[in-house]
Amino acid sequence: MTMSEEQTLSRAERNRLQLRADIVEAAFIEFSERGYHQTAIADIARRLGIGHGTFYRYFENKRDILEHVITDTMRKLTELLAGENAPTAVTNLEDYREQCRRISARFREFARGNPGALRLMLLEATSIDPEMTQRILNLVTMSGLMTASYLANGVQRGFFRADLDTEMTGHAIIGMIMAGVMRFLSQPDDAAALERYGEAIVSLLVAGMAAGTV
Amino acid sequence: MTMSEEQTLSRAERNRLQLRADIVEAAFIEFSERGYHQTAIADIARRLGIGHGTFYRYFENKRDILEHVITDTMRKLTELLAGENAPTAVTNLEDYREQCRRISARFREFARGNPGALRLMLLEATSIDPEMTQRILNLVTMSGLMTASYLANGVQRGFFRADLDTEMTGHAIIGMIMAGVMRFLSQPDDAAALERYGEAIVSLLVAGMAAGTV
Amino acid sequence: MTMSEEQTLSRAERNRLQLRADIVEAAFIEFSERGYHQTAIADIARRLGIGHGTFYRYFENKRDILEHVITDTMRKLTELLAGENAPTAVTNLEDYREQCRRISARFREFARGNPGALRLMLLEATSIDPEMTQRILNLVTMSGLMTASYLANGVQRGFFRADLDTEMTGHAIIGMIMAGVMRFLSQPDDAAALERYGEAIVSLLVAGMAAGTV
Amino acid sequence: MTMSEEQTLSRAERNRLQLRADIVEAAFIEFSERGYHQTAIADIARRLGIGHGTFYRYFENKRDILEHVITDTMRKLTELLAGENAPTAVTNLEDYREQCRRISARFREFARGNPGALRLMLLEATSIDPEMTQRILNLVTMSGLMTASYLANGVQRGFFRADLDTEMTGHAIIGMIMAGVMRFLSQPDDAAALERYGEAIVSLLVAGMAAGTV
DNA sequence: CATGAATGAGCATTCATTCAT
DNA sequence: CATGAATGAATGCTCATTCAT
Repeated sequence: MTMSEEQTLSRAERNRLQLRADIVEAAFIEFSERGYHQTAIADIARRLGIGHGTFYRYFENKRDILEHVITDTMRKLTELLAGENAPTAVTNLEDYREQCRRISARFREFARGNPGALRLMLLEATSIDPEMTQRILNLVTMSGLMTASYLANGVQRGFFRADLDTEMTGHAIIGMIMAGVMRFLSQPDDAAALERYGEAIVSLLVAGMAAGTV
Repeated sequence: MTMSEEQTLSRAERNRLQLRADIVEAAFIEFSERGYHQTAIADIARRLGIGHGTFYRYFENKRDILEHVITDTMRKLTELLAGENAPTAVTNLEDYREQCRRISARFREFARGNPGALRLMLLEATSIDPEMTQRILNLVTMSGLMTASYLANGVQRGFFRADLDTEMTGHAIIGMIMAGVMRFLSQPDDAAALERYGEAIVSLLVAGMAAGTV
Repeated sequence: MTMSEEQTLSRAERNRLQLRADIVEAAFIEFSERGYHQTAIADIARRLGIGHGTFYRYFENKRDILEHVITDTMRKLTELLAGENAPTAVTNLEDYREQCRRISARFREFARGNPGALRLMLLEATSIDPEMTQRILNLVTMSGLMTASYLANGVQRGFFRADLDTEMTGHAIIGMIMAGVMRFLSQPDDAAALERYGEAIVSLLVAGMAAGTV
Repeated sequence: MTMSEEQTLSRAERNRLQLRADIVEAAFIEFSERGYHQTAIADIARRLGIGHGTFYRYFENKRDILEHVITDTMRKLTELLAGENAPTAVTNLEDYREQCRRISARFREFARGNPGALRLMLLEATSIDPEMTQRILNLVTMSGLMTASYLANGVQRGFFRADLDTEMTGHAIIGMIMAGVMRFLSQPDDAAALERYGEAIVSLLVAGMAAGTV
């Protein structure tokens, strides 16, 4: 079924979809490297070797392509956050620590491979217009809540303090990650420092949330 | 006549300084509300009821006023961070917790009074141009290092774990604060949530860094 | 297909070249009539009935179009100066006089047909910026040297005084021509006076340079 | 009487007249060095160390000061032309040659001392606005006519050809002078070339206009 | 469907001129 | 009378968007 579905796309159709994806990709690169306001539609088109009129056959306007670029990038990011382990996959503190480490490593790997994505979301997209700003803030909030669910699992399982404010701590964890991203954007090549940063966070979290401490 | 330096400023001089300050203020409001790129010099002038040519009597160009606005805002922010208690003023964990609470409260108060400043620095200034982005990233780094000095004090005094990575944890704390700022910018009126957020951070920190835990 | 190069130009291409030429033409008219500084890009565009943004598709900026207008006009002028007879085509005084008369007539004809060109070069372009001023002065110098080569021929052939300072006299002749241009620009319709002026110059030259007089 | 007349000017009055003259002088320098359009009223004021508002107490507007500067400079120039010898002071060809040489030397001296005046009149003033252009063209014409009167004297005295077109030749002489001025403006330091140029003109004129030649 | 030529809204900046002090 | 602060008309230039080919 999935096979035949792909088959039904004519060559022209596939080309069309491909170009559309290429435009999103090119726009992503331009936006993350030069910034949204500094990027002209012509820059995106030139990068692809297409006429800039063609752009408008695929996207309504500049804001529209931004929308798609951001949505695309958000998807990558949320896959990153969501993908790993289910919140409930961990049953004790040591496993949690390991899970944190895996997530931390994964983040660092993502950062190395997608510096533009992080730059775009954290630095660029925050100031394009009020609506986009709101989307970013919402993403941050959602990420905090999702993180909180991991913590809630720990409380329920008893390896985190019963009085842990899971929601707020979840938001705090997102903050720590954001600071890590900023460090990475400042010094993209200092992998060691980044790993050390991850370790420090994990230590702080494990010690700070473990049951049996105040 | 020798009484005070202020006395020696002629009325014209005072007007001039006042207008200059007013322009910075107006630009600050416009930049933080609409964003740098969306703000025209004419917007700033109109807000003050002055001709837009007048603007250029006080500032070189649009980038120049941005520089002043940002520097001004950075000063406010660093005063906020630096002002409170000296890093070495605290000698035990309970005092540290209290110091954190005071700083937290102070931050929340500042946020209430200067929402624009936070919005400008964290959301807007990150994407105006590469140089400004770098300044913001530097500020974040500096803030982390300054925070780290508080932690180093705790380690030295023995109320924080000897193996605490003070530098990295300092950066993490700045991250938590940034997340708090974002929460505030999302929901400026939910003071209770913000206070709860502060409490959660403080608890995490105290438990996570205290000596005698791993 | 190999027939002619012109055939290979698509219609769009031809339109493009045509518009480009039209812009140079319109700018030429505006610059020569109102002056460079008094001419706005919008004036040029309006004259052609095109949007002023269109202008910038064909020329970098205002200085760029000036460059093209001037170069174009210089070409016309140098063709005028160079075209006639070779310097060495004349072998005796009477022929020289005839050559002078032909050149004089040709100049007058050119002036009638291109008053703007003369106005632009002699009055307008001298004061646009230092670089352009220099170009005009250089053109004058070059013209003098070229004229001198005609005189050198006469000296060599023996129909001009052996002690004639050909170079300096060449410059002087250019000066007389410039004065003629100015007279023309003052009184464009007095063709008779201009012809009389040409006669007077020729008489002065022939008598003043002929061999056998001091 | 002249003494008392000066005496009747109060000190304030004299200061006023002096400043007025200073402004004309400063404007002259700026206009001739940078050009009219490139000169701001503030430049003129700054050069004098006065407020630029003060300028408007002495002159109506920018065009007005130009008027005065040009008039002033024209006066200098016409004094130069007129001052030397009366047209009728010369009675034979050799004296005429000497008169020409004196005038030529005087011109070169003036050029050395007043390069700005020549630049202003010949290059700058020709393109400020139609009215000013006309004034320059008129000056050229007048100068030609004045020169013609010298020639008419020679014809009358019999040492110039009876058929000399004095008027047109007068204009031609002005043209030769203008070319000399341009050479000077191109190469202000080559005094020898300029003298040689003067000699060449004089030779051409004497031989070209003398009675007893064709 | 792709193209790029055309367009004009929009904005930063300059500077002659006015006028309150 | 001198001053310089204030003003806004004027203009060069950019770029998102449209549309004829």
